[in-house]
Amino acid sequence: MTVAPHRTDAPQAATGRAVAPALARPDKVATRRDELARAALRTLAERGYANTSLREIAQHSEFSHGVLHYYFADKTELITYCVKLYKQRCVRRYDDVGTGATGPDDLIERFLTALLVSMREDSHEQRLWYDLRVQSLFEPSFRSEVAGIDAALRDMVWRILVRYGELAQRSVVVDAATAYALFDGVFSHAVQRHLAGAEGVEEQLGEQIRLLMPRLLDGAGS
Amino acid sequence: MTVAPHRTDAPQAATGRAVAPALARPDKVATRRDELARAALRTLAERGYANTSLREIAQHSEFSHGVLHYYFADKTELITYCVKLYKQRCVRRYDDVGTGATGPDDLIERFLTALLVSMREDSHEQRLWYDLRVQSLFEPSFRSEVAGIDAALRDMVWRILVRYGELAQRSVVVDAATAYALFDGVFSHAVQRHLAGAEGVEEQLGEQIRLLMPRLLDGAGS
DNA sequence: AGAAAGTCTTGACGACTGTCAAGGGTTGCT
DNA sequence: AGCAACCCTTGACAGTCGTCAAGACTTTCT
Repeated sequence: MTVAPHRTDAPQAATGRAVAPALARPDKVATRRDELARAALRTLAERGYANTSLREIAQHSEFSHGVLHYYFADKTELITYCVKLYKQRCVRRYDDVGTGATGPDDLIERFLTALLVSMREDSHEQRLWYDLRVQSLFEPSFRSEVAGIDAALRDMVWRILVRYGELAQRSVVVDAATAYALFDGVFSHAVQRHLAGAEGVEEQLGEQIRLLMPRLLDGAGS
Repeated sequence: MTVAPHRTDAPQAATGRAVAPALARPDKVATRRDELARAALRTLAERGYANTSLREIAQHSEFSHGVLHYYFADKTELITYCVKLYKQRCVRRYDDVGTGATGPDDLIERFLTALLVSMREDSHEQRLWYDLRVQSLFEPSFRSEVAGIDAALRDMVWRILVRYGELAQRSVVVDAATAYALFDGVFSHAVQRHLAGAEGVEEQLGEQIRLLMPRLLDGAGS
């Protein structure tokens, strides 16, 4: 008969002890939440949002289904937390694409390598991201979180493209939103083909990226 | 005690009468199926695939929920039929974009107008299409139908782009898949912003299309 | 050691899902 | 008219869903 730490208002910082009702180890709570969210992420990536139940998420963890309502108020909060957790990872892979590049062509190859790794290793997470992004068009629950990830991805693309322009000593002719939309279209279609088991997807994506990037800079392409 | 026309193997052509078991009016059956599928389409476009039940679909029609299993074997067949029905409409709007254009710039404006009409009037159908396309990444049920629509959209984009190249007397430098991915990315992001209630979406999409199209042709852009 | 708080499991609830059988109207044919 | 096929409704089924209460086990504190 205790109060579950559903609403962990500030579990990781500040006051240090038990600001939320009945909260002994805020760090442990955060750890558990991450653990459960990771199990949820696995399940969602495998089955999709429409086919994932809380019991199934619990089966992918080492706990029973009841514990989910101990750490999360409801399903929406769990999935929202999942999306936040996903957000932290997905952008990080592209952090050093721009910083370590020696020239424009090298940057393209580094960018492409990162994209290919994402496609190879995280294709299931990718389709989950596409899934949740579409879900946010129907229910406003995740809308703000999805918008946050979208903005982060847009900024990531924008940083890389600006750096590419610097290295090529040419100016970028599209804005951040347009660049993100273009790369998102190309990459998501590649992921789609990859998941369908198509052949030559990586080479095709490489050609597309190598063709697209110079054309986003001022002057004649290629 | 009759056999429902679930498996209408060839209801609309050929033998003319009762090739499927107990099938008196194949045209009427097709009409009803279309009617129910349209109700399903409305419901799906409004609520999304994950939140749409057969009972809710029936409520958007003038029949009760049982009739759905009289005309469709199961939910999957109904939704598959929906997707087919959607396919027929969505591409048709762009049929005369290329044929009636007087010059490259005119073609761009005609293409853009069609895109804006789709976004304004069919934004809910658009998000449904994005929804079902992602669903097909998780369950193989609709996969072939979705692939068919994807191919139709790709060809539509390709026809317009080739015609644009002809009018501009320059050659296209991307293949059909790449062109479709680029336009799909730009347009889907525009629909996303439109559904979020953003301002200036139409102008932004216009700038994006006008900037993108010349850069898909050979030679210096803009 | 005993009390209290934290953590997790179990089992149940009401609601909802897809599916289907039974039956009542309705229509068309002979 | 009478029969049979067709069309549709109703109501139920087994299952699953999110949610939550009750309690058992564990840990921490005094």
